Amino acid sequence: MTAPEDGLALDSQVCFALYTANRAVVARYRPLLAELGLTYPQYLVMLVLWEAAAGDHRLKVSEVGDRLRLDSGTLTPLLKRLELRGLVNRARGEDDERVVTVAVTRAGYDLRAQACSVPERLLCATGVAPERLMALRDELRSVLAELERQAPSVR
Amino acid sequence: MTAPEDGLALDSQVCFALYTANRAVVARYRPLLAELGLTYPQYLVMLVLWEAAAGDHRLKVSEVGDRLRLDSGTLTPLLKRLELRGLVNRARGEDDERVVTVAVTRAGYDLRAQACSVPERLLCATGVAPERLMALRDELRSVLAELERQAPSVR
DNA sequence: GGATGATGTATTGTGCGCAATTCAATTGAT
DNA sequence: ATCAATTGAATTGCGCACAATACATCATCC
Repeated sequence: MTAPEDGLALDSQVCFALYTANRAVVARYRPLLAELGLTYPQYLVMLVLWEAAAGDHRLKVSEVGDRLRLDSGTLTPLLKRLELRGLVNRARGEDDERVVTVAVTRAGYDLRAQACSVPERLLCATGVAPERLMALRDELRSVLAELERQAPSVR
Repeated sequence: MTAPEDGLALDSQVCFALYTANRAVVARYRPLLAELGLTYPQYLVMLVLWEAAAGDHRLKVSEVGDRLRLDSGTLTPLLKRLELRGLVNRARGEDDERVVTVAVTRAGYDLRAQACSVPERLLCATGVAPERLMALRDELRSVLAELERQAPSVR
């Protein structure tokens, strides 16, 4: 009994659930990250740079972009803001002058200690069972992988 | 053998999977919606207004906002752009001059016919089984409901 | 009925995302 | 060695999101 155009019903759309859930989750992060003086995308960049710092790696802007699926139009100003706050330093490549590499400063690395409690605090704030969240995460990653397989790295 | 701060690993985070999957899905919509001259948030607003048009309802800006979890700071300029394109008309309430109501124009309603194919075309483009997507949608809605139960309508 | 608070939208400012373009540096071909 | 093509980041422009504020209108209380 469903009309053919029922596919346009807002509540039937996966995309809308994804869109809304994402914004709701980011909204939950916001007050926690505000304590660190970070926005959510800045937090993601710091996660990437903290991981690199563990191996004493500087990352190219493009490598950060590959990890987060973001381009220089987003990352360049974001990294400049982090640099302005003294959390990050940016430097031109020595061998190849086109490349810009990024790494956390000492202050940037120290911020990691404060950030450690964020994931757990968020988990408590959501009130959803961890195993359900992990299952959700895996399903989202699987869908993402399928999407990227179909259109290999448009970016 | 996992260190306590492993929670900061990017790939372990649900939020990152959500963030990335959402952007990937919206990216899939973009070329389809470009044929209609709509952005993704504009498309969501049109979905809401099309549903209201079926019952011949004008919606308050705040009602559109409640449905999409968006505020006037986002909706006012977005609706003005839709109005400029002749897809929507906005009018001050007659009884209450504070409220602004919105409804699709004839042209706006006609666009619905073109939009009908979008969900199905997107489904094909993803290459993920529909039942998996429906399960994902339901899980996302359940998580969203839990989030909103914990912080009832911050907005 | 005039001050007071509440309500609903609009405005301003900041920070993403992303397309498109620009520009310098590098690579490759002849 | 020179020119063309490619690469990598930066820049520009536009449209969200969202916080904070402004502003007009309505409701209430005395």
